[in-house]
Amino acid sequence: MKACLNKTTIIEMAAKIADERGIANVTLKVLAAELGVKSPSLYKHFNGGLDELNKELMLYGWHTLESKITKAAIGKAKDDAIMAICYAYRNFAAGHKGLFEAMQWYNMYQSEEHLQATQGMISVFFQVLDSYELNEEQKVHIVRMFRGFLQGFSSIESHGGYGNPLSINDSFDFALKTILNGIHDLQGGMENETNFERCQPV
Amino acid sequence: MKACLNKTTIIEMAAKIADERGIANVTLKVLAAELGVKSPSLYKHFNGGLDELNKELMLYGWHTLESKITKAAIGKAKDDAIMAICYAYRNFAAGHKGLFEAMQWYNMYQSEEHLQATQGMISVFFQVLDSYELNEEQKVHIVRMFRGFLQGFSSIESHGGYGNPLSINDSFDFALKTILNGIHDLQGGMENETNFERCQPV
DNA sequence: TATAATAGCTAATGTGATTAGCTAAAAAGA
DNA sequence: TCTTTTTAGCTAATCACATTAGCTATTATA
Repeated sequence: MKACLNKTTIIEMAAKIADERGIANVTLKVLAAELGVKSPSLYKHFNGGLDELNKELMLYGWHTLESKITKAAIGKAKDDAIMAICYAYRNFAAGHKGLFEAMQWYNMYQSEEHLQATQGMISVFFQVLDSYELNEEQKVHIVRMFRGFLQGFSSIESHGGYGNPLSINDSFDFALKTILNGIHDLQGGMENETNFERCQPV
Repeated sequence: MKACLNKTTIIEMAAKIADERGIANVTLKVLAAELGVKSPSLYKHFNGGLDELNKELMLYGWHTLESKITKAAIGKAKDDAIMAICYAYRNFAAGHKGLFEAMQWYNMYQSEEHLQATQGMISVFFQVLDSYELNEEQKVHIVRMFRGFLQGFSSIESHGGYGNPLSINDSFDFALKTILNGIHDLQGGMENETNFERCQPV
């Protein structure tokens, strides 16, 4: 066979198209053309068609992000580690607008797979938070807070939603430091024991 | 004419469909059927077809949210007002999953109109922040922080992205209080003058 | 009342996803 | 090596939905 395609090649091309030409161009037609193939051929690799492809693209994005975040946290601790993780997240979103958008397509795919996809990122957060004096419940709250903030902020920024001339970078930095300040206020004054069992998803 | 449709009726039906049957069902076909009309008829009201309709739906959503938020803040000040606004936002997102999702479709529509759509919400935030001892620059940062957090948190929650059994409500409350704590740390220690001119978008 | 505007309709077109069924290359087994 | 099976690609056909063109009857207006 000529093209020698496989899932990985196809997904990587889909990610490239999403980032370079916008997510609206992630169609079987464009994708096939870009790969030098006719669109029905893609069904040999993705039985579920476009839906399955989008799902795989989402998973690919989360896995990529996870690895960026993991690397960013290496050799850092506490606030430094948190800052590094958050910047890695935001940089990823800014550098992969299309892919990042594909990653938000939870709705189409039953949450189970998505929960697993985000698991890696969540684990990194937990590892860093383990060095704070926080109970398990607080850690879950904090991870949820960061997930929310990072996704929303990056998404708005990506879409040009922050119209003010004030530096977005400064805002991001300010927000992270404000949140970290808020977290510091929790420390010390809290008992660290809880009967709450940490579960994988957050 | 029989149906007596107009933009408002159509948009309201689109919002209803989005919320009840998911945003994927906001198609001219479904919408027309729901309105007792054939799909080409909708072009008499939306020259720009589905694209224009989606844009109007987005604007409708932001205007609705703005009014909810405005009402929520009435008679409240400082942290109470912020909390009320944030809860109003989250409740809106939870009660209008489809519409809320339509509101995020920045990308398709040039940002100008979207910037204006979010303006109302932003103004409410600023009004509340005016009673804090913060300079204009800090206020912009803070509004951006809340916008990011609210959008991300609500979006993840809506899509079932928080898989942990721990109460999401508690997490939301925790996050708001943590952020507010962080903001309190800023107060007093900051000079309030700046040459920064507040611009409408944030 | 006569005219113009318009909201609806049907029929036709276009684009992209998907399915069915064919074919030749590659792989596997004798 | 030769035969058989698998499979990745293809073409042709179908389907779904958006969109366009052009018709018609109702409403509004002079």
